[in-house]
Amino acid sequence: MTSTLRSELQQRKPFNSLEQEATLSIARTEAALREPMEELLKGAGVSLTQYNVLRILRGAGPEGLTRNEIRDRLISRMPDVTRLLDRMEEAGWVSRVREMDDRRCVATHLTRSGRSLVDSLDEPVHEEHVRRLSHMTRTQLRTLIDLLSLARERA
Amino acid sequence: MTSTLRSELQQRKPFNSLEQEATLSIARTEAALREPMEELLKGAGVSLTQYNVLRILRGAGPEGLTRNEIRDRLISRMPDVTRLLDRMEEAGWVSRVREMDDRRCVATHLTRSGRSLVDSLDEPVHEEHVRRLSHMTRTQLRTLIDLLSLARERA
DNA sequence: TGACATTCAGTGTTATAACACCTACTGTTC
DNA sequence: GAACAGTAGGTGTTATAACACTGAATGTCA
Repeated sequence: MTSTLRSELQQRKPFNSLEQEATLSIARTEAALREPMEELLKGAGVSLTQYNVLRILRGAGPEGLTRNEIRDRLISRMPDVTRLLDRMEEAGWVSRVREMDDRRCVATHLTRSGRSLVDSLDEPVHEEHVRRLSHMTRTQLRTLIDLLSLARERA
Repeated sequence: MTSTLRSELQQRKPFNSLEQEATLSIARTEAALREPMEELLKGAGVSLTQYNVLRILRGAGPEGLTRNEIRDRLISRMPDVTRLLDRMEEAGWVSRVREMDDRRCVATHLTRSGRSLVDSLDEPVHEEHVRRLSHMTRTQLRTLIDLLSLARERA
């Protein structure tokens, strides 16, 4: 099986270590799953990061979340959430209100439009997930998820 | 084990499908491995993408590769390789020469400086790989790699 | 209560990525 | 060999990410 990833990357030399091969496999797989998803979301006019924010806010309830709470829930580090939210506010998907009890904080929540956008994407996104991975058995998926959880243990 | 990723992302609702959970697990793990690696490389003044280009060129031999060959070997889609190489040329790590037989093509190859940079990073990068994943057994890593290869089959 | 550190959001600026378009060169077909 | 499509690299422009910094509000503690 080592030959698969090597041939995909058109690489000559064998891998230096199993750890390196696993790291590259994860990166490669992430890109292979992310890129068609970004393509799908582009049709709805959202980036993957924006879509993740929409889902985070939907999961958070009507009171919304602060900028830093959103940042901490995002999958990868994102130093400029302020302007990400600026653009989403401009698009009409979120709105922000300054908290009254702690005036440093600003709560961001979904608008009706943002809510219906993220709802409308549930089905196509689910179908895309399934399309890419439904050839794997339940057991294989479960094992993969568990091994990835183990892999993140030190990270 | 489902609770792990949900608690990491501070998510309330359970996952809609095993496929979705696997996709999010892969994305999360990729970020968890990539970000410290980017931090390490930043110390040497290279981005992860630039480092990947350096490795690709080292693996390609002294004759070098064209822009499109480099693009196709990169892990994720990268539409603007020209200016990526511009910056690397400016940094003195690569140099470009127009082919004589097909004057449309430009061969990019490592300079002595680029070669010694990528060589000097082998050990710290290898150590970082091992640091993050050496708590997994050989069998677990092998299984993970094989399942990821299977996951990419349709992607 | 006044000084100080901390924490929150936001801003200014630069670097990089993304997208559409352009030009040079090659091979093909009539 | 002229017209054409195809392929290579590059450019102009806009959008986004990254980084350092600012300012307001809060909490703490002498």
